[in-house]
Amino acid sequence: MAGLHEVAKLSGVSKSTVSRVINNEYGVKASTKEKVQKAIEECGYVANQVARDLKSQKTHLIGVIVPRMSSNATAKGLDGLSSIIDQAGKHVLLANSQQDNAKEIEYIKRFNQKRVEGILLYATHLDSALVKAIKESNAPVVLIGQDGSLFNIPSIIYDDVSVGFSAGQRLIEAGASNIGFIGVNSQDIAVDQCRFQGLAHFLQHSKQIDPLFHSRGEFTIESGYQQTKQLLLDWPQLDGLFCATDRIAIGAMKAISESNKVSGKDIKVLGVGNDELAQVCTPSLSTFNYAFDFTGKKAAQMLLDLIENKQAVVSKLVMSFESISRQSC
Amino acid sequence: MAGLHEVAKLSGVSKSTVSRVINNEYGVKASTKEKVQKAIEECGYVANQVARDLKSQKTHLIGVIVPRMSSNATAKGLDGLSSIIDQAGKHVLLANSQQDNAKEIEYIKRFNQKRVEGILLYATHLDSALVKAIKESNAPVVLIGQDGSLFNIPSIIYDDVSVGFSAGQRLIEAGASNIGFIGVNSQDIAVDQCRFQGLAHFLQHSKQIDPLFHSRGEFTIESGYQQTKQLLLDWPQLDGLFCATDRIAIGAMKAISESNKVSGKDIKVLGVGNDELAQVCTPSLSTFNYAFDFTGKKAAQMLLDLIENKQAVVSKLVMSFESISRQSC
DNA sequence: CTCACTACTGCAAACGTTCCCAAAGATAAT
DNA sequence: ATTATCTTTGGGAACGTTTGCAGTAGTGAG
Repeated sequence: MAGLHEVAKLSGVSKSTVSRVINNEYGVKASTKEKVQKAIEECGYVANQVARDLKSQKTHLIGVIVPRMSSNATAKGLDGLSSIIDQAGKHVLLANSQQDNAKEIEYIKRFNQKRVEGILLYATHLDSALVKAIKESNAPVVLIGQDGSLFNIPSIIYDDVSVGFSAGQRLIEAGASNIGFIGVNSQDIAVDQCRFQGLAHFLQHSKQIDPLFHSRGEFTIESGYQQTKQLLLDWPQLDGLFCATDRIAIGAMKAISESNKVSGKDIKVLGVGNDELAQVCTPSLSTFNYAFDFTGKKAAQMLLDLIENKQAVVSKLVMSFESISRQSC
Repeated sequence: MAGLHEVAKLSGVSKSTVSRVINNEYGVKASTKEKVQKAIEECGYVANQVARDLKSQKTHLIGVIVPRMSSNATAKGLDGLSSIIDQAGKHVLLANSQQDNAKEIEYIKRFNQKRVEGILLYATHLDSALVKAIKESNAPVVLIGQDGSLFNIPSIIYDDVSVGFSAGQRLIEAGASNIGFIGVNSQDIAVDQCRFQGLAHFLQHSKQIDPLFHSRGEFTIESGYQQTKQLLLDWPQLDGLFCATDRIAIGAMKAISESNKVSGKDIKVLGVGNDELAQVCTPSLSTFNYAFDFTGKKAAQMLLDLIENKQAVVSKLVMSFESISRQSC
């Protein structure tokens, strides 16, 4: 591929001058400029950003690690963050960890080799190896969805405990008294533990409520369906169900209707995330809305600030939520 | 950041030797190797991939341009393609064109500057400026979702004409005779034009059918709703509706039920894409399944082959589809 | 005609690697 | 001891840019 050198030879000037034309610095005679530009056209010169990056020690690259692409949280988050990153004249280097902790660590290392300027990490859980990798990263890291503030890692999280608390409130107010919770992996602090804790915390304060069931599965409709089927067998008096995600809740409602009960009447159901699915299913799902794309934007902005200042101004950002009432509760 | 040079100084050998240790080439005395490795640990050396890329003239970067992140087609496609690209030891450089042709062109150019090894382009429409940009790209381009074979651009597309044809067949068999079509932008050859053409083509062969309505909107539920409301006013005898996407179809069914007709009975409705929404809504939506993530994989594979061979082996790949029958038709 | 000044241009080093080539040291064969 | 062979190491060019510094031309003033 044609380089600065060939353009120089073709137009009969030095590389330096060509470089000046390209970056249109002043101090180049108009006639030379023209000559050079013609030569650039002629041999289809395309600047080599790799060489530039090396020379300038700046890659304009932001590494983004997501656990999976096809989920609301990440897809919308990506939409948001990419707009901010683009606006800042930088590029997104994307990696899919497939919820594998080892891969997350691997990518952080690769990103450092690529000399990214910062890393946005949608984490599913935070173990010591991951914390170590983040600490060792030369590029600043912003964590999304899990709280890393204990380890002094700048994080942007959802207010999961409050959501759980509010869920308890909504279920009780709707008349439920035997309440179950379907979570995911116990290593997922935010989605499983916090949401449950919030729920439990509220229920403890309303004395008359029986202890609740805590069941665990995957992030899928199918898993929600299976979990609920089992739950209905184990605990027939169930009349309120808080699901860690909307998908799980939709599976749950399917199981409920198959057992000849009706969601929203016999059993109040609540999800989290305000997935587009929630407004389309029947009965429509009451849930909590998280501003995923705004979160992506905020995270990107936070990272850019961090890159700029080299020091965290905000170290933890808690995003609020919005209760959405539909038919299921 | 520590470079090869510092490691060399610290361990008292030359840069060359350090380089050999890092790439563990043979011909390094065990004792030297150890010494160097200790020094690497000590000063936390991280290889600079930018310099390597420049030297080796290989970036291991694949540029991917999508019109939006949060849609089934792209999210699942990204999931698929990223797994293949990752497997090949390459990285995804992601750009969101927001369906803006100018941005697509801009990104192709930027990607060329970044010296990506290939580009995967989810295009919405193919105008001459875009074709020109693709032609001028030094990195091979594979087009996804639109047919560029006329311009000799390797493409991977869905069999949209056949889907339209099959839709006609299914609607007629279900007893419809006044059939409407809701598409999108007319510049979107694949989603709007081809699907409509297929439908029209089938209907022409079944003589007794009246001419059909062709209405146009956006890719959203809301737009499908609005279009259908209007369509029902303009053409009350409507009893079959083919929607270019599932989202549009879901909006359509909402409008239908609001006008006191029932989808699947009074009006047969068909979507395209087998969005997760389609199995969750009521009545559930009959549609066509496209293997989006497999398509992403295929596209990535095709691009990798192209990078390898420098010549297109397959220049056009048509993905088949699967009819999914549910309640709406 | 010389001097000083400005406007323009080229040389060469540097960014952090890799890798060819040659040098040096070690070992074995004559 | 000399030569040959093999192993291990270092020097330095190259990848394609940018940039400080120096050099050359041209111009106007004295």
